[in-house]
Amino acid sequence: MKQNVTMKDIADYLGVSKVTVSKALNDKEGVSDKLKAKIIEEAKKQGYHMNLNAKSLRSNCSYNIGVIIPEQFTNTGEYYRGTDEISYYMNIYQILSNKLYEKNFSAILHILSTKDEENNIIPRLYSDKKVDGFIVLGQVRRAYVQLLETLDIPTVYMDFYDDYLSMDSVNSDNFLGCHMATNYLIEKGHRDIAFVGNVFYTSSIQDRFLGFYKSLLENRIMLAEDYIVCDRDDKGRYIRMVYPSKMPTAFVCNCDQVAYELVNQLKCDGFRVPEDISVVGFDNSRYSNICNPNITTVEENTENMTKETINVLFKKIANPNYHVGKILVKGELIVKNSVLEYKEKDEK
Amino acid sequence: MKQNVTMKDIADYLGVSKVTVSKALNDKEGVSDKLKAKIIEEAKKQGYHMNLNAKSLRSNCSYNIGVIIPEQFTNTGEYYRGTDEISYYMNIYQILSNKLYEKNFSAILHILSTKDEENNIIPRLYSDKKVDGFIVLGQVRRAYVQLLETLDIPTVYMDFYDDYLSMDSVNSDNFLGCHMATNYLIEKGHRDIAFVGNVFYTSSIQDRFLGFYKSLLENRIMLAEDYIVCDRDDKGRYIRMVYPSKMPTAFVCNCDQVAYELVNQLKCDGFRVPEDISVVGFDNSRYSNICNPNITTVEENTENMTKETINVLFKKIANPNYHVGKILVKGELIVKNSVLEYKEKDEK
DNA sequence: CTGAAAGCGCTTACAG
DNA sequence: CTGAAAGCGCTTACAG
Repeated sequence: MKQNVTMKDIADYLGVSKVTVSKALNDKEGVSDKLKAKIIEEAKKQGYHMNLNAKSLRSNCSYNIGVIIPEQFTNTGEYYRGTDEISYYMNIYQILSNKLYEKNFSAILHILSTKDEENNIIPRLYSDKKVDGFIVLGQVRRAYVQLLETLDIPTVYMDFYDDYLSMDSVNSDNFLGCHMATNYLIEKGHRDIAFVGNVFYTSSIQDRFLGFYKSLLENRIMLAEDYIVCDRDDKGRYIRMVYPSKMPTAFVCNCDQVAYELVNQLKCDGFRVPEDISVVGFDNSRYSNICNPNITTVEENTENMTKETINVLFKKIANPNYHVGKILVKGELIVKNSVLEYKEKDEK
Repeated sequence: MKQNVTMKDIADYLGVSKVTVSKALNDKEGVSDKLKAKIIEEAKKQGYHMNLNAKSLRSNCSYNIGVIIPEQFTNTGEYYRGTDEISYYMNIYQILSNKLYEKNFSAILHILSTKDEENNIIPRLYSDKKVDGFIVLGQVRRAYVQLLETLDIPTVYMDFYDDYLSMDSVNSDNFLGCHMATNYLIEKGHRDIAFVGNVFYTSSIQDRFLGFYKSLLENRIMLAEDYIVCDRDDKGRYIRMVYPSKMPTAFVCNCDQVAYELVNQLKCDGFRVPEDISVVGFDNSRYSNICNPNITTVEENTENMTKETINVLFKKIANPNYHVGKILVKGELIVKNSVLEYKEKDEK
């Protein structure tokens, strides 16, 4: 096998021109199907690999996509909660990478340092023209989004949006997810349902809470003030949860980790889960599985989210004026063992 | 500012040829210092960015380095211990990325799926010629190393070696680190010192144990059989640690997380740390800080490790026949609060 | 110290 | 359906 097979080699071998080879290999018009097949076969036989630098130089396109993850999600500070956050993002990176691969693109990960984010430094991937587009994974500062949006390169945001900004984003539908989970509890006969989460902490928790609340409204259930149970302080550190004065029959938690903590707290305090009290979580993370009982939860559709993200990005690459705004991808309720049908108790 | 400034633009503007501009911007011989400075200044003024595709096409060099991390380190399975492992590797990736940046290179992360690893699939970065070298972070299967070593692209391994294979690797000196930690305990008067770790689990734990053992030998301290305390089963799941029949005055743990577990276990069993028993860990991970008392530990020198790795890789790129074998980078003892001077007890 | 010429491997009009 | 010509932006000999 020759060290570096080029189009010319294949062209010479088959007695055609390299233009024809180029057309065949790029699946363009202007070659007969028969010749095209012959060329593709010969290319494979000779172990031909397109020289992407030459292609890039000519077509002004790098066939790379930059994936930006803010540093804060990759670090393990003393108070960090998100041991799972980085794994979650790495998993998404891997899926994106594979999907881009199928389109003959490569993903390039750039971890955005907090310093660069604060000083509005754009990754050099941009000025080096090493990427044709950016995917931002997770929340970045508003000013940074505004800066990215001024660049002549398409950017799509995943798992983060800001309604005050003009940006294209793909998110899990937290509102709908929590709505589904709450509806499930109501179907099971529960009506005294509390929400667990600091609703001021992130927009994602807020959306989940509102989905929960909508479900109550639809079923004409009033929400008592102390039925919003706080789970963390303003710095995100978990705190002990305070039960409402009238104990609910079910809790909707803003994430599995908190559901896990709650179940343990309830058990310590003499409640049985799910016999006395039902609990649902969110995320379908490992916490829902290490918990006894396993927690019924909502799983976001990562497959569809990544597919949509790439979809939007390529549309933007093809047409810089293309905009979609916010795309919400529906998740799925995963029924495990932490919810029981509500039955009136004797003592009631 | 013009959309796409090229060398020709700068050459025309200054009335020189683009060859001269190329030489000046690449800091090559054949341009007077004065003209060179003028060219560099003008390039900056016009916002010139080298077209790396053109450069790559001509010089057959991509100015990218592929960083390979096996998937297993990025996943959070049910039994995974290493919540910190992925953060650790992401941190290294970020540092590598920054250091490569200074050399005008970019890092491209490739997460190697277990499937690809088992089927000996090489990342397409290689056949696409998108990278000039690989850095492998963490352990990969022996067959995969052998495959990588047959490729015409230099590879350096970090945080993993296999003495049976011919490979260039940069590792933390686990042996020396544990030797230092043990010596520290001996200096503090301890002589009844146990090691905590499954010495059959990884070569890294084994090396740490041997460093510990060497320290004992140097001080003519015999090692009782039950002074090797197992911390995990063969699948890596932590188990309850069994104390030796004669209680040691100090424990050397193979990592901070285990040290943290041990301290808690000792406290539950009525021992005070460090008043009754001293403990040292390894890694200087967050476990050493969330523990009360904070655990005296050994920190590897990530700065030097990444520097050496890039160093070796560039030497190999410059000269494909260059080999160094295994480089061990010395870590540092970080003294915290889990060790006290040993004093003979009254009851003894 | 400086520059004209050739060419890296590919694609894009355009002509047949 | 096929191909000769030009050119993407740069670097590498080589000549002056």
